[in-house]
Amino acid sequence: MLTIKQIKENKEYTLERLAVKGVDARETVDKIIALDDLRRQTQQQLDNSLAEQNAIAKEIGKLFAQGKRDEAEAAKSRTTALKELSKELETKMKETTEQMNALIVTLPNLPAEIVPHGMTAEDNVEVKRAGEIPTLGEDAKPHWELAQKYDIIDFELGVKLTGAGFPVYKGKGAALERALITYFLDCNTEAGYLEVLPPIMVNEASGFGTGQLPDKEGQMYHATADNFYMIPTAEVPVTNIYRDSIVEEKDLPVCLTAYTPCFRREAGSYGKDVRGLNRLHQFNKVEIVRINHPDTSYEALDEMVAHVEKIVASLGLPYRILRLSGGDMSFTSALTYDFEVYSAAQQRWLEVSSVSNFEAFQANRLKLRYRSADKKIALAHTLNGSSLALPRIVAALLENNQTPEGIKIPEVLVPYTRFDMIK
RNA sequence: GGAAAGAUGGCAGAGUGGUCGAAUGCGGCGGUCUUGAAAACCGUUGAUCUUCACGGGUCCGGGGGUUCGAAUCCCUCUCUUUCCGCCA
Repeated sequence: MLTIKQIKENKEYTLERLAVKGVDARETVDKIIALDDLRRQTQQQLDNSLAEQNAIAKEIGKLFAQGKRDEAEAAKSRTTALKELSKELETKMKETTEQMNALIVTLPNLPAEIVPHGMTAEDNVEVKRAGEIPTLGEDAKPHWELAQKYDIIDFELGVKLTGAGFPVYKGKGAALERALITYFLDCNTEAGYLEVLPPIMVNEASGFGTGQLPDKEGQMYHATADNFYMIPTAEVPVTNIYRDSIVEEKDLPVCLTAYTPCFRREAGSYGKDVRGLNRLHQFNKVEIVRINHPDTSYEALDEMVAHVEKIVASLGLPYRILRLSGGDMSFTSALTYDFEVYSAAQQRWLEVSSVSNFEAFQANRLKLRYRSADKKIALAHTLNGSSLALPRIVAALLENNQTPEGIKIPEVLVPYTRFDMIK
């Protein structure tokens, strides 16, 4: 969530930036500011009232100690009115704060200066395109047919075990999946990210911390008996490691990477876009997460983009990098780059990574702060990105690398798979 | 699933109604000593809201209550640990 300070001190700038995300927030912002003024005023009154009560209570303590019972009893009666007043003010304070927060959480993060204007994917700016799109023969097959032909991914079997969108990887398909996970993790740890293996179920507090709750509640699988949620991304448990904490500036940046399965209900998405590996309820992903000093978060973002690019390129897949437009960005992001690879048989770009700087938006909700050398405490910046999401990488690999002899495994993966062809 | 104990500052751990935001130890920071370091010694060291500032308020797992006054008493919720049972 945005901070009150941010909103109040830069009101016009805030409004202008929100407009880039297609949000007209003038009315909301005015209300927020008015509520904050009221809140401060109320707190002053409440503080005064409580201070007086405290003073009287101390006085009574002394009087009792001196054995002056009568005077003590007299002093007691003075607190009655104060207590009532405090209670009223406290209620008012609580209500005002709640109303204010309810409004603040409706505001998305401010997009960075360089975020393209526009509301749809059409308005995204392609910042780079590289790699060669292979020319496949007429008989080129989409990955779901290849998966069946080589018996490496069984979608129907997944339906039997669980339901649609829970594929079973078999033989070299399973081995390829495992190889990719290990390869991605190795790339990340080599670049300085600390590997963690977190729980894949989280409690409610963690869901709130990274903002999946309350708004995206319907997108997560919920184990109601214990009130746990299946994670939609490793971002949730990994970022929550730092919930409610203060990191010393010298320990920044914090760089973490994690492999987890991810679970998404994807309620409401159907159609041909969801065939095969294109959209699943359970999939594997390796994530990178960073906590940075506010001064360096955009450098960090560039580093992360460069890092992800290196991995995508190493697989020999044609890719492009998009800078998302205001309307296409997520609620929490200030700047997002998407990576897409070209899936040659489907003849479409598939998103395989999304790398974002959340600035202090997520940190504010998480209460994730850093302490600078001069002991000042301020919100840190958080960033994360996929590095990488597996299914669409696999889809593109299968489609782009299909030959009459079989599917060729990229060279960098062979040490991990220990086979160079799926036949 | 059954039984018991517990939740206090970065950590450990005292504190059962007033002067307690909280002893003590460890850790951290600063200093003395040292060529440097260690040891020793001295000092210092929570967060948060509000105020231009002085100051004031809040926080001892969460919520509620008793009281002039609550870390301390009562109710309630959550979580953790230990033992037994079951078990990868």
